[in-house]
Amino acid sequence: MSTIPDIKDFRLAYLFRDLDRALLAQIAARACWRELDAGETLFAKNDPGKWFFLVKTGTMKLYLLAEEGQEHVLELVGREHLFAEAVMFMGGRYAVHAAALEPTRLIAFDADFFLGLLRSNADLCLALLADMSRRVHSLVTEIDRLTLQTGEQRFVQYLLAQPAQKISGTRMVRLPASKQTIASLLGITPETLSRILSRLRDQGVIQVNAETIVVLKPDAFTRIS
Amino acid sequence: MSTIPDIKDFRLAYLFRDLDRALLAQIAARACWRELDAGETLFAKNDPGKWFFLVKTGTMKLYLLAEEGQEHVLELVGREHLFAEAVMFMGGRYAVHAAALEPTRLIAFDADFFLGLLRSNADLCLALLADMSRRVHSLVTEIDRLTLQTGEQRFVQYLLAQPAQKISGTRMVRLPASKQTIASLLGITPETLSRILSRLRDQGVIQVNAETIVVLKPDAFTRIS
DNA sequence: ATGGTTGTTTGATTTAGATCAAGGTGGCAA
DNA sequence: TTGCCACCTTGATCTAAATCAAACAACCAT
Repeated sequence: MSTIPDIKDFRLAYLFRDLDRALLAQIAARACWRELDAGETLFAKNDPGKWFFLVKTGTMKLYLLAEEGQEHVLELVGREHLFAEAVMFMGGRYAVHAAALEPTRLIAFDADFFLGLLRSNADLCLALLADMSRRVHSLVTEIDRLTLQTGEQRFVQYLLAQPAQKISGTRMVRLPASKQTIASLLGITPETLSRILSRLRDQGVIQVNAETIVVLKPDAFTRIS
Repeated sequence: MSTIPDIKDFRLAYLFRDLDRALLAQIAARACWRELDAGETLFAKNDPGKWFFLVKTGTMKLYLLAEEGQEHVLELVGREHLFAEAVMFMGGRYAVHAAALEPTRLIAFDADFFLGLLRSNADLCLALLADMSRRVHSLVTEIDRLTLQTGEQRFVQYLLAQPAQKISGTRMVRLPASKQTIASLLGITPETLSRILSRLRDQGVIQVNAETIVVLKPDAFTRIS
């Protein structure tokens, strides 16, 4: 799998829409595939690096570590999403740790080359600025969640924000990671998440089956948050 | 004070360094002064707006409100710092509330005009991208702080991050806002902050005198965090 | 199958911090 | 001076969630 990625593998990602084929071809020529096993680390915080990435299959976990080694998950990155774009402006060092949660295929883009493109392509710059603005905005609301809401409220909001399959007034959600990981993302312990789940189950608003959760009363649910 | 701001009033701000005089003059021609009384609101979250701002004197408070009306301060913006640049990419709506903590003078920049400049000026784009990266990075560490540390640790880190006057091994810090505001910024209640302060005072590591705090043992202090 | 490893649940206990409540303190205006 | 108001402090109580501990389930590799 050391072939050069094809344009159609990444042209639909937000950042690359509206770019012309010639430019996409240039980008493709400097990009390469990267495969990770489940649990494999891609980079650590402060590692020097000159790539940013697009997830094609699988899920990446971005996280920080406290001194005592406990990790806090900041973000789960799924299919067709970019991560680590900021490495281009952070002096070539990653600001977080990144590891695969399952077997994962990525496209790696050359940061220096891309930075050069930015210099001569205003549309690309604006697309990236819009991308960063979205990220800033989501981080701000994340901070808000962490300070103003209880663990249960945060879980409910998280669940409602997840993509769901809708069946006759109910929503079926597939958790994109283990419950410990979700707990870390929500800033709570696995035990607390487990208790939140059983409380909501007892109240009859959700059904839990391994990583699949059915929201029986989305409206009652919305009221909690 | 409805005169056009002079280039020298803003040329030192991070974003504007390295820009040539002609460009700065164009920017100045579309900018204007804005004055706020203590406590005055500049904009509310979701307000449509087409300006972003530079603080020349005073302090701005950026915050969010929960349904019950309680506010959470996200950031205090002091002299020579920009805020609300993201309005250019957020569809012309502000993502937070902004109010002055004291009498404050701002320079307001025209977002649409600036967006136009970005389209034709790669250096400006890159400067703004670097600015946004810094912001993303500080938000990420902020999230980290909120989830992995106690209120006391957060306060200590905050205090050490503040600009200080150093006198014979001690640091003197002037809090940039009332203690309730600082408490909100740290994600704790005013009562808890008050208790943290008296605890540290009893331990003999700080001296508190109204909004002035002297860190007597910066090294012992660093160990707490 | 068997054991080992990892993730999940449940219960008992502890704790940081919120909440409720009551006094201080200081600045400012009449 | 007096009173008012906003801010800060201190104390008592309450609570969400962490921690500690143990059992349990699921999955994999030998």
